[in-house]
Amino acid sequence: MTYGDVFSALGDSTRRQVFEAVASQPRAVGALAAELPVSRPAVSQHLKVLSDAGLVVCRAEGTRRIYAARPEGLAEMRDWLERYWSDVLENFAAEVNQGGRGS
Amino acid sequence: MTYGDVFSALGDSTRRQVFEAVASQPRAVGALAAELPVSRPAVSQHLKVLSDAGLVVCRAEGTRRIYAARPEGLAEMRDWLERYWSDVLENFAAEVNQGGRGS
DNA sequence: CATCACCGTAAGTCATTACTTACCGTAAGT
DNA sequence: ACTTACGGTAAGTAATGACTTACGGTGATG
Repeated sequence: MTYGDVFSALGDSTRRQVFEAVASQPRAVGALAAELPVSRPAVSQHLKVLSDAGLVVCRAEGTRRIYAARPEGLAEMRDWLERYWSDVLENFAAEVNQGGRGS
Repeated sequence: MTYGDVFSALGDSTRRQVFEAVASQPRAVGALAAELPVSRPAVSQHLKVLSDAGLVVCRAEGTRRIYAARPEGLAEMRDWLERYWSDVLENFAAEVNQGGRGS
């Protein structure tokens, strides 16, 4: 539920693919597994992590479970981003004036 | 340099702490290690990952290396966020109307 | 009631990786 | 030149976690 959980959840590549698929269009677990290079249980486990992080919700439709992305999850990340964005901008401007370089 | 690298880099808790410290104020490696619960080499390794992801840059000052956060890194994440934000919003609104629930 | 489709969970395995200590190079100070 | 401060890299270890197969449970269909 914290932004740490959100970052941790989206840190994994496969899990981010699961979220992206669900975000662009709500889908059932089986449909997700068919589009991804991992097994269906793996997708289920990823969805659990995403759910614990508050990034997705699910709705039962017969035996199928339709997962959808949850705005509040992304909002946590957006808040974090705004928290540091201005600081980074001004500090970076100051660094450039002192000869900062990549790596 | 891709958004995948950015998410992967910020997915680790300790590494995110390193970035947050550097983002709020540029610092030397030793100073970072003093504030964090890990050794100095660990901080160096985290900084390398952050650097490869385009999230930080460094500047030499004597034998010390001052690291600063790089706006373009965060920008990649912000772009990704904007990419999915609207989709998630409208899909979620539709889900709520069909009885979507958490987990 | 039997069968089928769909999915979550358990258990176990294997790869990733975060961390440590040890070492080496470089720049400044005496 | 010697010493000290600072930090990157190598090597090894331990723990995290992503994935698989196997199983059980629930809802729809005949």
